[in-house]
Amino acid sequence: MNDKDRKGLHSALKSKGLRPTRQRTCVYETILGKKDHPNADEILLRVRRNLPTISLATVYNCLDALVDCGLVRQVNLDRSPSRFCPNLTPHAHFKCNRTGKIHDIPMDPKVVASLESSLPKGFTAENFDLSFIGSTDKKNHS
Amino acid sequence: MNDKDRKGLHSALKSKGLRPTRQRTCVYETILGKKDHPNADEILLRVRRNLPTISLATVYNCLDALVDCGLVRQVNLDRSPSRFCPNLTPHAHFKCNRTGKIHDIPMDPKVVASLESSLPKGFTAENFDLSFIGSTDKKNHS
DNA sequence: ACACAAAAATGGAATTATTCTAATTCCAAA
DNA sequence: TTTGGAATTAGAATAATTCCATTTTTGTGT
Repeated sequence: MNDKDRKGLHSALKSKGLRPTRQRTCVYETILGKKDHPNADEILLRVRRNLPTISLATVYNCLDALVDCGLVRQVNLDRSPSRFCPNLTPHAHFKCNRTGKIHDIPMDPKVVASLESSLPKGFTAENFDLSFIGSTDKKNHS
Repeated sequence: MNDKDRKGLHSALKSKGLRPTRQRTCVYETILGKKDHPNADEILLRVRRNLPTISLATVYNCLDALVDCGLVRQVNLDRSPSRFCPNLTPHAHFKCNRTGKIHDIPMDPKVVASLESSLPKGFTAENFDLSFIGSTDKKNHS
């Protein structure tokens, strides 16, 4: 984890009155480290390479804290276990039903704007979630 | 339930090799009857007014069948229990965090097209899910 | 350094939506 | 009317997540 990320973590936690504990730092580091979309179990496995005794409950606590601070996004697709992703830019998700992989789909600000403006009067969105299900070309190894 | 809906149910089930049983018909009727977004428990309660002995497992089975046939949409917001909705037109969902209510948001075909065309080359979507979280005016009683 | 209080971590139990299973019942066709 | 597959049923099983009670850690003031 670089200095910028570490600073971001500390200040984001502080702004919510939370402390940068070893566990939180390590969970954050782990999520930053590999840009896939791991669920809590998978994160537990990865974090344990550095903190062999950390518990699943703590991983959940840390993830909650990170999501609350806006450092990490929680991705819920269908009814499958929550996945976590450090990509904070506006983006959608694409689940390939051939490979099962989740892909980040960057979103043009214009499309985002058209989405938000498609809301009827009286509705004000704080947030939105967009996901696609479909298939990807064989070529796509991203 | 009117004749058109009944016909639609029968043919949609038949096309998947399924039978229009009393339970399936009643679950479908119930979902059509009130255009909110009930979950399986709530649907069980409503269906039992007509079929007092139906079980929750059967409600789940029926819902599965209806979703498989494309007669009903399954709506997953966050990690809350699945909700079910008979609105088959392209639409998004809006969850008001003041009232907890779910609203259908009709979608302009142009916006839908712009969404689908925002996918990178190599990605082909069969389906998408769009949901908003935010708040509604006091006026909104829909 | 030291003690204290608050925050966080921990393991295991509890919860809850959903699925599975095995037994029964229903229904359509022969 | 028998028969076989499909559907229903109740209850057990599963799995993700949350809760709880206890212990550990951390930051602060002395």
